[in-house]
Amino acid sequence: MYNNKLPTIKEIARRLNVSASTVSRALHHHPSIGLVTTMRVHKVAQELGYEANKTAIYFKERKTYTIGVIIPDLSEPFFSSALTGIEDAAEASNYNVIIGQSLDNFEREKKIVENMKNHRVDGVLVSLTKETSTYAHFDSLKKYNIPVVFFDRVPNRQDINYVACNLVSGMLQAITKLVNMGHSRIGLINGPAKLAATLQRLEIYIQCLKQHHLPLNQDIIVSTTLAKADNRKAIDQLLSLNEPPAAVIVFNDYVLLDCIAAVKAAGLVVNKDISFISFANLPIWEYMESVPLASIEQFAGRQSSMAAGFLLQLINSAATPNVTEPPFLQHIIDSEMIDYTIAG
Amino acid sequence: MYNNKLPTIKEIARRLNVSASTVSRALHHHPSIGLVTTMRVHKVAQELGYEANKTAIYFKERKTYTIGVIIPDLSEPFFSSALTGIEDAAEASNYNVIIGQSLDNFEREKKIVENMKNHRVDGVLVSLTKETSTYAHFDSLKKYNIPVVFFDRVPNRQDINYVACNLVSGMLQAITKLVNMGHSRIGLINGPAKLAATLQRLEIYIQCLKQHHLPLNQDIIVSTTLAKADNRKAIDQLLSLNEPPAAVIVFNDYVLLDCIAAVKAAGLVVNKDISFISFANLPIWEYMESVPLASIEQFAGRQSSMAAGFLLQLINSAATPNVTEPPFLQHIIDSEMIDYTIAG
DNA sequence: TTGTAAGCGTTATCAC
DNA sequence: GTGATAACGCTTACAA
Repeated sequence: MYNNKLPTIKEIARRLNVSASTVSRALHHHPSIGLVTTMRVHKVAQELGYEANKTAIYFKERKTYTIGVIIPDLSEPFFSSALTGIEDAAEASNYNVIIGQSLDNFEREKKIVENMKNHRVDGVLVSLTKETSTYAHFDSLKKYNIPVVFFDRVPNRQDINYVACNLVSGMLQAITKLVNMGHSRIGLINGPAKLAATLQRLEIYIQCLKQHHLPLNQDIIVSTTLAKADNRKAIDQLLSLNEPPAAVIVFNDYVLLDCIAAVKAAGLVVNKDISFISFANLPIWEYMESVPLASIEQFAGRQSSMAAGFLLQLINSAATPNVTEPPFLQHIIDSEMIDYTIAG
Repeated sequence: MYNNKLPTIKEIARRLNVSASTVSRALHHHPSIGLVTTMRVHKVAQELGYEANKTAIYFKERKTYTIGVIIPDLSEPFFSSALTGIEDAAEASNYNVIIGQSLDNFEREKKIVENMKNHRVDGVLVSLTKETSTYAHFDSLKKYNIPVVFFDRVPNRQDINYVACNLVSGMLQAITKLVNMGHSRIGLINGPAKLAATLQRLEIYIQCLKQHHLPLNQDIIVSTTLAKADNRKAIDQLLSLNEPPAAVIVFNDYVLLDCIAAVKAAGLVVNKDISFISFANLPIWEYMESVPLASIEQFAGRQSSMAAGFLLQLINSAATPNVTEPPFLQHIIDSEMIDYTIAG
């Protein structure tokens, strides 16, 4: 019943009274092997249902054809789409994907990195935890020549590889729209300071206000850790101002969902009493009534598959070390994006 | 720069003028190794930053400590939650998870199975494609002693292991509620015939109608392939009847989203002109206005982590073949579920 | 207490 | 054309 003995090259060799190397070569259609032998080998292989044990080959090659993906949370559509993108790219190159969910927990992130190192993945793609502010655990991968590419939630540093979005033009369009509608008091609900995206949003926000000759008011700039309760606190803080902002730029669509709930709870009406612009472009807006004026797509799938492509490139360039070409860092800032207007 | 030479057991042995086996044993705190030697080994290991190459160990053990998960589409929250559940269960047992998205494409499913076989995963969890109606590709895993557990989208057969939901009580509650509200004309939008869930829903539907002494009308039972356009067609068909059903049981929340859109497009109002009951309990209902009267949770995470636990059990029982205990099949029908009422 | 050797499945190198 | 051998990194009888 327990037919534990899978056919191996040796077994085929034994049956045909040839050597294992001959079988190996025959199976690969090596030109130096005679046609008859090759055919006989293939015949027996067929009969036995032989299939090469890739784990042996990978072990020998010191490769696993596996990339590790570390993301905060798969139940966020953004990350599951990202994973889809990665899987597509990986599959096209015959790579496997193993996943680790950090659940926005730094210790878990560290543990996952450790595990992936143990499994000797060929490379790692990371979208950081909200909590992550040190990167030693990733540096440890260097020793193993395991390249790392960050995407979307990237650290605020330059000595790393990352893929992120350029949100400038989209945000400028969105703010222009608000201004044209007569709004001048435009607030910002930003994310945690550790994320590069947070600084980025603030910078663009300031830049856009400047272009429209609008004043910069610190009282309508708040931030959230992205936790649900904190999102509520952030929007409530704005709503409780003597003069609440007429429009708010929100860190992302998930934060916005909570903002909308808070607005409703306060008896106000979205797009009448207050308007929003957000980032992510969730597929569900299409089915909802209270929607942002614009939700700026960050192309989870596109971003992540670019990151995956880049990672695979790094893996291959590490495999064939070219002395003339030093290991390079690259920051891909994807600037093609759409300002997907939903309502307004 | 390319420090390809990672520390190995041999290297440590060389430095200490001991044998590799001594090092191996010392690292595992084997009692037969002297305390001094053990300490010296650990010291050098530490200095070199030695970490065991698990791929070598796994290769030797003929295990990969990896389970493969094949699901239709990660962007469906149901499946991403399922994956989360699986990952949790796997991680607790120090297993890795590699994923494959079939994208509801039979050929892809076959290819993924092939790939997982090549990677010698220790077991496979599957939620089937809409298209899948033959199972030979899974049978091929038997030869490699790779156990398979189906979950949620399980084949309509008994000679397999699976984990699925028992929806009877939830659906009965839901229908009772509709009846109590005065509805007697309750329709059904069912899924593709290949899925066990489809048959299941039909059976329960009939059973519930019977319990309430309601007539069974074929004209208000329609089905969809689950494709968006087809969902629309199904609901439109019901709406265009002379006497449309007052309430409809819908295959799942994704189908329902499209139904709701169609209802609105027809100028009708959900929960006034027509009501719905559905399966899945999407997290987004909380943020929406047009919602089902009840959305019956199928516990993606729970179902899938049960499946994962079961699979791990199978893996372990295969590893220690107990002749007295034949390889067993099991059908886990999870009957604990909630009828999560959202509106009404 | 430690060393030797064989083995996991495959391929590359060298020899005949 | 084909075979023997070594090697990938590690574990484990069996010897000493």
